[in-house]
Amino acid sequence: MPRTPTDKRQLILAAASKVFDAHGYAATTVEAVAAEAGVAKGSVYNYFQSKQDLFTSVFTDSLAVDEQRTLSDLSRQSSALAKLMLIFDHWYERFSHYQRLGRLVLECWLAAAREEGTRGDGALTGTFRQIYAVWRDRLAEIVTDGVASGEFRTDIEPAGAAAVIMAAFDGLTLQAILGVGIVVDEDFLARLKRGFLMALGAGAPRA
Amino acid sequence: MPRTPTDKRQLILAAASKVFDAHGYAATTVEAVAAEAGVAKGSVYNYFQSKQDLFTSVFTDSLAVDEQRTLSDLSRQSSALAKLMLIFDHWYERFSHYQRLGRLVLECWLAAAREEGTRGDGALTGTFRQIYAVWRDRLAEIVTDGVASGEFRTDIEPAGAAAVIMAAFDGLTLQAILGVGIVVDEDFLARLKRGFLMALGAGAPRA
Amino acid sequence: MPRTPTDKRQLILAAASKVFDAHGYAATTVEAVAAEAGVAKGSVYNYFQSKQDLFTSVFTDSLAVDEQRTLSDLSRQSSALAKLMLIFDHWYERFSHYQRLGRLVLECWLAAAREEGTRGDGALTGTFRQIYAVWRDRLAEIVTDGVASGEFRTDIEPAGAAAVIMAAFDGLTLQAILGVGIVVDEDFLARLKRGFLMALGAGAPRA
Amino acid sequence: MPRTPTDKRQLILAAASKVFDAHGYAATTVEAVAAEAGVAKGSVYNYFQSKQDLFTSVFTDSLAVDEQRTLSDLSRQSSALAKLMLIFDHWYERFSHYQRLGRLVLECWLAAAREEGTRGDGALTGTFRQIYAVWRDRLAEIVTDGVASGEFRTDIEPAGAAAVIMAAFDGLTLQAILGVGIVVDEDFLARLKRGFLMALGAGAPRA
DNA sequence: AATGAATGAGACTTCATTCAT
DNA sequence: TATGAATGAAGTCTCATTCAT
Repeated sequence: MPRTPTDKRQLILAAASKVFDAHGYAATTVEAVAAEAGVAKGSVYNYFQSKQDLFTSVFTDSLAVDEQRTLSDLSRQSSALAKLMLIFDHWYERFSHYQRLGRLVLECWLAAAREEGTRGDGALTGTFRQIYAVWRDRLAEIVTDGVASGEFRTDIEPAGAAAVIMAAFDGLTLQAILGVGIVVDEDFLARLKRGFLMALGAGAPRA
Repeated sequence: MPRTPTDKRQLILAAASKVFDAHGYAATTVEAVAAEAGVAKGSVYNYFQSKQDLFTSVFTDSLAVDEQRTLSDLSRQSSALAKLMLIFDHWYERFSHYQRLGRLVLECWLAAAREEGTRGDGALTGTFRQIYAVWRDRLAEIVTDGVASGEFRTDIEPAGAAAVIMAAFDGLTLQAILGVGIVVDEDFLARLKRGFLMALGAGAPRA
Repeated sequence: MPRTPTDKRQLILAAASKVFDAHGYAATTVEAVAAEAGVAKGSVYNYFQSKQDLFTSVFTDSLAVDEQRTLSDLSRQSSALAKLMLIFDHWYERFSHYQRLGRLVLECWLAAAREEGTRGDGALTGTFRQIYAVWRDRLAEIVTDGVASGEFRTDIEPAGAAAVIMAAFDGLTLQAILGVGIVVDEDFLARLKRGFLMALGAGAPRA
Repeated sequence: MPRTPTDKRQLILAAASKVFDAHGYAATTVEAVAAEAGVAKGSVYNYFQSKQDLFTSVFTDSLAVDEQRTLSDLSRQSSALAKLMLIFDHWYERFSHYQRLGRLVLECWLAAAREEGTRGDGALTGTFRQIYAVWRDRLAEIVTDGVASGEFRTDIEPAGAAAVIMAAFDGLTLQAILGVGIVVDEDFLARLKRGFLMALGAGAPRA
């Protein structure tokens, strides 16, 4: 029962995701990924140009997955407050996802943080920066709208508020990955929402 | 004019900090560190047992530096609100410090996140977890005091609040390291304080 | 025309035997072995886990070679005297073999003599001790039989006699290796047999 | 209480003998020898030119110690048989001595067996060959005298007999070093003497 | 004479990548 | 397309030796 090329590629990607996550980029050998995928070492190079390419592909192939869903959900909301809460909900789901990806996300951030890696990872850097920028701008826009509509305080600085919201989520994810965090459940999510709404001068949410 | 052993050790540590930061753990060669320090490769091994030991020492030798200062400053404050603001101020200084350490902090977080690295880094993991726990508990205690004294809202959950505050700082540091963040200056710090105080139900601070 | 894995392994083993013999364990580099075998340095590690493993394998792969032949030959002899003479003949052949292995045998003895080498050579130690024990016991048994059948003197102590016979052969081998020995030819072998038979009280052999 | 230069040299030699014996030439570091002697690493080089020189000196400084005593003892014996027995006795003492030196003797033999060591050890080779030759010739001369005087068989080949006697002692030493030998005590010595005398056609000795 | 920090050549070993089958 | 043996550059670490104090 031969697999299609796409199947084989996905098979290797899944194995790579698992092994990179477990051991990190440097400590992961192509041989180990091949073994996990059940293919020969050389076969990996039939689908990916290099180890770095394989690593990058683990992300670039899955990054924009829920992007579209989030956007369409956002378009159905009218108030800035509702949009903001929706983003909190989506981050909550993403948080669980990141908890699984765990160390691999850190590893990726690390690679992205380095201007010139040993091997060209400029694409990864660019990708991450773009994602950050898009979401920050989206959040800032929502905050701006909320200020304009009177939902939020007038002395709010939208870009700063957006940065803090994203920072809180990143930091919470980091704590979870490091195993030093608190339990992030729906109760915590509710309190988190309430806290940020109060900081924005919007009082407590109904949800 | 020979240097004292301590001088030489510090010299190598400074060089290691710089090179590890610039290239990451895996991509950093002991040779490069030695060259940066202006010593021979073998000399590094006169002061550190291994590359991993050198990496770990970069942190363990400087970790508890401002710890004591922060504690003594805290003891001079009476109100929970004043203590919280002091911690924000110290984090602000620490933030600048982390910006310098830059990618090295990320690298260290990454190493700490992996239970069993290729080489024993259990000490690093333990150190980081302990630091996190200490600061989180300290923050939680302050929040608890503030709630008891009526400075903060009564429906605040101290541990969660402490986690979010630390998460915000970690996330902002991360954004700065990744180069995707906003400018973190004293104005931003003031707005950040105000936001968290409002979330805590304490209104705007005078500082 | 690619070689089979077995061919390549044997090729490396032969080269290792030669180079280890010529320069000794410590002074032999894996690079030199690879060069002698006409393969790349890394290829050696496709067949052997380490330098020590390679060294050990030089012996363990060839140790029990003529073991079986000697045993089957022995089983065809009936008298203790005939069996003893057969062992002398086999030792004579083995002596030539050891002359070729030369210094490598010494090196191996040395490694075996050290309980805990820098790298684990317990296997080698055990192997050598076992070989010694097996042959000594076999010889002692033959002597015992000879005493019982009246072929040898009744005041012979079998274990001691066996030890001396083996010691003589080891010592002669050593002299040959060191280049301080006499010529060991068939005439010498005949005289050696006669001497030991007289010591055992058996008079001169017919062979 | 400062030591004289000779004292210090002997101190280092004793330490070297101990450490070389315990770990072998390659695995012994000059640092370890210095530590055992209680001096600084650099001090070793004030008394010995190199590690190899130190190793060689361990032997050359103590080789001819009992040489003179044995010779004077021999001169007091008149019969070949008595001289031969005396040599057995001296070998017996030397055997105990070699048991202590243990692996170091093997190590030395090994170095001597190599024509061109990494560093010049030709002196050692020559020394060992000379010692062997001297003793073999001495033994052969005794055997020749015994044959001439009618003490031994007339069909004995002196050089061969001498070689076998020395081989037996070397082999027994080797077995002891490897830990595979029998107990070599005075009873065994007596049986060994008797065996060789019978082989030489001289019957059993009175001692 | 004594010290021990500094040196740097060189060892073993790993592993990403290639390529003949 | 799949394979895995072969490759060799590069890394970490050791340690004999030197030399300034």
